[in-house]
Amino acid sequence: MINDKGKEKMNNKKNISDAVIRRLPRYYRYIGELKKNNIHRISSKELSEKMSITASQIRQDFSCFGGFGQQGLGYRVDYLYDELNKILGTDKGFNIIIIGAGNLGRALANYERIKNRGIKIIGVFDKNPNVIGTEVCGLTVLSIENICEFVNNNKVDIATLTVPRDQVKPMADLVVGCGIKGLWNFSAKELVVPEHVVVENVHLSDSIMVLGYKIIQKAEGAQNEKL
Amino acid sequence: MINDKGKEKMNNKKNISDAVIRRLPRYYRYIGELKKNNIHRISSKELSEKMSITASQIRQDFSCFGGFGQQGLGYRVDYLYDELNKILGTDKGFNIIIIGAGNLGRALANYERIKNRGIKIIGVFDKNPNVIGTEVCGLTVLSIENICEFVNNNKVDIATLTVPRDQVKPMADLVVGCGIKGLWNFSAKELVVPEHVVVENVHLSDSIMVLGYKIIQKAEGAQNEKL
DNA sequence: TAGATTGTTAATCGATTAACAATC
DNA sequence: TAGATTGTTAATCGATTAACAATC
Repeated sequence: MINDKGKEKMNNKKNISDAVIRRLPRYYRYIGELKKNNIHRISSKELSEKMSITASQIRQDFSCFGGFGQQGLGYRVDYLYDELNKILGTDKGFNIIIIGAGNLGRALANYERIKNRGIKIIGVFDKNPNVIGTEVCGLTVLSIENICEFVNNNKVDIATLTVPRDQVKPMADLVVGCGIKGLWNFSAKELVVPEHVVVENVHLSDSIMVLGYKIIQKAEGAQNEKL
Repeated sequence: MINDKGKEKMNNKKNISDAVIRRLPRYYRYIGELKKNNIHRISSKELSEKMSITASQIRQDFSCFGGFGQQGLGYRVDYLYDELNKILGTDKGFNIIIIGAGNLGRALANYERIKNRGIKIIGVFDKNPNVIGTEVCGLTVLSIENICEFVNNNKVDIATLTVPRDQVKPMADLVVGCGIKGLWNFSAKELVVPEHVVVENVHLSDSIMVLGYKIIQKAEGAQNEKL
């Protein structure tokens, strides 16, 4: 019945905030660890200590999906893990193509951790004739001219965009035009896409700048302490 | 005088929220574009339309650093760009080493966009004897055994961690022990570090899972609309 | 001067934390 | 049954938005 309650809420489209969504993979990782270590039960309090999140937030987060626990007993690790799997679609078997077989694109094609998440890389595309035809992780790099044909003949859920900055917009338009619903964008450029498309950005240069900023702040903080 | 006001606040350690900090590189990119396009002045209203942020938030964010504008006239692009440069430490000349010369480490070593941010990659390290001695982006891969020696002889601000999951904790401990103050962590594992060290995580597998989740949600949403 | 737009204060909104009744 | 811990409601905290006096 816990399950039905959860489904009911999900169908009600109760909007789950981005903050909660972004914590889900983290829960998934920690619960996966517990499972691997043969821990069968955990309370929100214990988990909160491991994860440095308040127990209240954990319960609040899980209750967005109907709640997975048992009063007095906490959460069953197996069940929680399965539910998180369902929520995150690890069982959906997402297929992904990579646009741009440069260093980053090739690194992602070989990234084992992604493959462990029910995600399959089924195609790699590039513009450069010198790169087309080479092999990346068991796949032959195809010309971007063949993308639409490929998408029509295969279930493709996500396109990873690892192309130079000036090509990201045309490439995004192209794959969205072919019917792809999810973009994993590695270029430092915001994309404008139709309402039915989801974009997830990984802005590496933004990330390193934030780190730089924080290092400076910490150094200045230490400096001020001395005074 | 605007400048002094800004400095005063920064020294007061007025805590700037993470939300604001993470918007800074984005401002920097947009203002950089304007500069490139020879636009000399911009109001918060105009910028808000370009960036899909409220004008109020833009003014609020900039005022954390003392405010960079002129009433009635808006912001001078050149000046704003320079100030963002200072805030983000682009002029600091950060040096970075890469621990783990696998696919991802090598891709980052070759990532041009990072180098345009005043960041210099000065060393690449690996454990694997087959990899040590090979060349990455003009640098010879060194053994991780030499890290501390290297850090003692060079100014190293940041260590990028692109090592297998089970090695990230020992590697982090090692470089922190050598005196490095910033970690750019690409492993899907949270790091516990001393108070004076800053960690910036790039959890690629978390990111793709969030994307997967959102694709499912959108599909279900569309489904429900039909009913 | 009149119009525009800032920096900042106040109001609102949303997310996190605390408290507790329900219940295993 | 008594103790533990959930799911949820209420309180707090922080971030975003609105409003406006200051001023270019």
